[in-house]
Amino acid sequence: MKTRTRFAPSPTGYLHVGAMRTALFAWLLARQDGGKFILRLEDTDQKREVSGADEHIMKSLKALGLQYDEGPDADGDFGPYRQSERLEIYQEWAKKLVEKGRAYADPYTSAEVQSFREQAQKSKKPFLYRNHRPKTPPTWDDSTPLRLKSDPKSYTWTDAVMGKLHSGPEVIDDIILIKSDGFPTYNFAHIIDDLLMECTHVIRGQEFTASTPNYLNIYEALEITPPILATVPPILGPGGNKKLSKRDGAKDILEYIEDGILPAALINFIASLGWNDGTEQELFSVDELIQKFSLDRVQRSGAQFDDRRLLWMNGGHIRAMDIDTLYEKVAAYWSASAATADEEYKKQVLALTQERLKLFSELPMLTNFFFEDLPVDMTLITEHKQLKKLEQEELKKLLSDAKQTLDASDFTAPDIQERLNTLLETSGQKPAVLFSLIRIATTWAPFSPSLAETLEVIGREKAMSRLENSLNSLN
RNA sequence: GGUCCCGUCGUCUAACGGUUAGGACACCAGGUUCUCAUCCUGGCAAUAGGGGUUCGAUUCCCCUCGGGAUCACCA
Repeated sequence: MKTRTRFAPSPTGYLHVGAMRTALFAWLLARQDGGKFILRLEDTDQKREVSGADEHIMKSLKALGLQYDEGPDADGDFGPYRQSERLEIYQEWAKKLVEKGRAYADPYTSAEVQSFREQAQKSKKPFLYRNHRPKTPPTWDDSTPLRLKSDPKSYTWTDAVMGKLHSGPEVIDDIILIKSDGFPTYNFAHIIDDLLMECTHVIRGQEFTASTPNYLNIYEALEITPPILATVPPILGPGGNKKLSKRDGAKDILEYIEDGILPAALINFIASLGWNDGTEQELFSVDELIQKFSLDRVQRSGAQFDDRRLLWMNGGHIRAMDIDTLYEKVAAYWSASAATADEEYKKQVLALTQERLKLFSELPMLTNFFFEDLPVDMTLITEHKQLKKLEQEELKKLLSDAKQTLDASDFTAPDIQERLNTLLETSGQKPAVLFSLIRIATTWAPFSPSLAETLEVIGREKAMSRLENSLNSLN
């Protein structure tokens, strides 16, 4: 049987890295054997639902390239893929449990249940609803919650990531299956949906391990076999002692992409946060991940999110790209002054910038001097560790010599380099002085690619006029 | 507090019970005729603690400590 995995978020906010990781792992698994990846929206809590969150999540998955084969806005024979549109289905399955005597209507008000809970707390005992299970429950009529009539027992089960897990009967309780508003709880709905949608794996965060024994109890009551269960540890914030939250920078996935993190890099990074293939490879393409990923090599403990590592990976992925692909990806990031530049010129600039580009949003800062004359900034000279030692007159002399030398060049990088090397000898200057001076005088940027290549791309006309201008500024 | 899970450099991690405990990020130093970056070389840096079992423990067991999860008509 082919793998069928699902990502089942509740539309209560944007997609963050923690959720993205469970989606990614599920997606990788499905892609491994040509199975299906399903998006199911778990919108059973009307109070918490945020409007537009569903669209945002779908947009995020698409931006990442984690395409789902079935979902609210995709094909699929197992729909609808929004739980709010499946209410009758849950009712139907709930009725089966009632008929079997494995579910009953909860006769208490929430205030009454709350007082049971407080009693238990006062006597320092864990609260179990089943200790208050009514002898003769009323007929379930949709106005009261429906509870599981649980069968308390010990469980040992195997989690695809965590390994063997145990629990005792004390954690089994009569949990709510259908709320009094007619909506199912997550606890019930996900089991029914996974069954009907024929999901082979359930991948989710560790917040669900504690309730897994109760789910096992439901599976038994339903007389169905649970799918493969996999618990993924949380992604931790800086400090490493709490789950990454909005406060410490759990950004919207789309924000990373807008900043110019490549989806492939983000995927590589998130996958590596808690998974490795046992070799020393760090950079993986998406295809390699599909090929190599396995749940049994997923880490059992939480991992801190370190965006320096993400940045490094992004640089790695950028450098591995061919120039035409990179050119397409950065299209939206050029500085305004690049708008009128032609494609060939921009590609040349990009080729020189590729190895120092770590984040697309830095592209303007890295390349603006190729497209516009930057204002003269004398501090680049007066604070330069070599140049600041020279007199104004010496600088002018050097610069005008350089201008003459360059004027004779055909402005190809090798020729420029050769002529500047000659000037180096005749002037008796160190490269650190001569090259720095020319570089600054032709760019007025704090840093740039190497001199000869930069000059070639900038071209004779612009280079000469900037040199002239800089020479005048030295007075 | 009860229950469950986890614990290797600052961070992400590797290591059939036998390795000088490896790699990567970050950081520091040097090199690549100039800045920034890339690349290369070197450096710093870890098995939470204590008991066992064993010829031998990062690895298996127990205790302690630390961290996390959960105890909802939220998912």
